[in-house]
Amino acid sequence: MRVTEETKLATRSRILETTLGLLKSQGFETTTTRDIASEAGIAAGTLFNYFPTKEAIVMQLVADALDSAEAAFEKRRQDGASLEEDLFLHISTGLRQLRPLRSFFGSVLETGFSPARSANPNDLSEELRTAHIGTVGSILVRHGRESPTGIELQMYWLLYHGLLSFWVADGSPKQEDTFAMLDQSMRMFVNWLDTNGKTQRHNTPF
Amino acid sequence: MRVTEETKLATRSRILETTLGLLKSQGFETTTTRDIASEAGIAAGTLFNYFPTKEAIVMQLVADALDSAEAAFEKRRQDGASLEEDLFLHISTGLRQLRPLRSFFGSVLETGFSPARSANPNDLSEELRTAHIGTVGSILVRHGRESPTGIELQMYWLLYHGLLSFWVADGSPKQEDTFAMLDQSMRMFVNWLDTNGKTQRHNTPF
DNA sequence: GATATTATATGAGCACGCTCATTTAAGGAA
DNA sequence: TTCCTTAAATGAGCGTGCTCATATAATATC
Repeated sequence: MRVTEETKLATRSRILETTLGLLKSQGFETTTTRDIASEAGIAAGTLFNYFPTKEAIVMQLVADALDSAEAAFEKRRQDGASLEEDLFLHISTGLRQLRPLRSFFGSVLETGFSPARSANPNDLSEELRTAHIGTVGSILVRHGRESPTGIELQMYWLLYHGLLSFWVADGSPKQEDTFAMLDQSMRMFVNWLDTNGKTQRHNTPF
Repeated sequence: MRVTEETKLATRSRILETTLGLLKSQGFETTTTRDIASEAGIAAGTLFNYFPTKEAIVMQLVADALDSAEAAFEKRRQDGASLEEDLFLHISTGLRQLRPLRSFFGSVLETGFSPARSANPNDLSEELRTAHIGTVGSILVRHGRESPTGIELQMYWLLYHGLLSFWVADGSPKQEDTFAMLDQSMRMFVNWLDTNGKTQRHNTPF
């Protein structure tokens, strides 16, 4: 059974669309891989020729959304904005694109967005992180700063991860609380960047 | 079949000890609930008379560790310490107690430590959060500040959650990287508290 | 003691994500 | 056309976390 590349791409797209629809209406836990396969018109096992796990399908949906968010940010940004405003806009644009995925985004948060660097540098989450961080770097440069150092990136990602995690469980009507947190976080981060450097270290207790 | 309260408590303890041992040697995924049950000397189904889910067992182990960490912190703290140092010590004492659980701690991180408030206020994670936050409040008061407001607590928990998440995946030999992040985080947080305008010092130094 | 009551223990069984030996069919060689 | 090769599709089957109808035994009542 040899199938054209075209057919395979079409099947892959059908899986992604089907999954998105089912997850939106039923959530992550109640949508089974058998559901997805049957609605995509393939056998249960065939699904796993296209994606290694159920989570990987969700991760692809997330990666697509965030990919288009990077472009959307470049269009939306204003030249007069402050550093905090640009960082705020960057993240909030991502959240806007992720909005339809919010109800099941939690299923990939911990595996895909961990604040420590992933063990597997070839997967989607690392690409996504690199793209996001790259934009952050260019924002900083645009505001007359050096490219961020390792620990600065780690601190940024820690905050970003925390915000995503907050957003997922945010019970306020339109997630206003998350945006308040985002505002404060970016203010806090920029201030930390500025006052950083004249720091003394604690001894680690081990 | 009526069994004394004593027997039930003993069974419960056996489940917890057995689980801890198996998780340490095999990890979360490869330890099955059937393994736990059989090593604890009960039937597979009986396990779920004692804990609603596999994760709940882990959560109990975590809660016990963090509970003893609260007491350990009170003993370890020094009177001359700065606010940052006390906050650093509080969290690092928790990490020290959690150390043996690190390899499987990730399995309860997202459900038990979400930065947004839990929907279920009666479960272990809410107790744990309340205890931790209570200590944070008393630390702040001890350093001449008011009890933290809602958003201040949320920002704190966001950082704490992020640090735990970093720690779980920290690849550095003794998780030094986490302690460097912790140091920076507390510095950043305290600085934010000060410049935020929402916290007033009782005794400003001038 | 004998019997009834009932809290607890039990394990067969369910639905799940995922695997893998087998089947199917498209493209090449004759 | 006929056979061969092989990439992709298939679905029975595995081990999992967890449920639930049933079995069991400790206590209450007589």
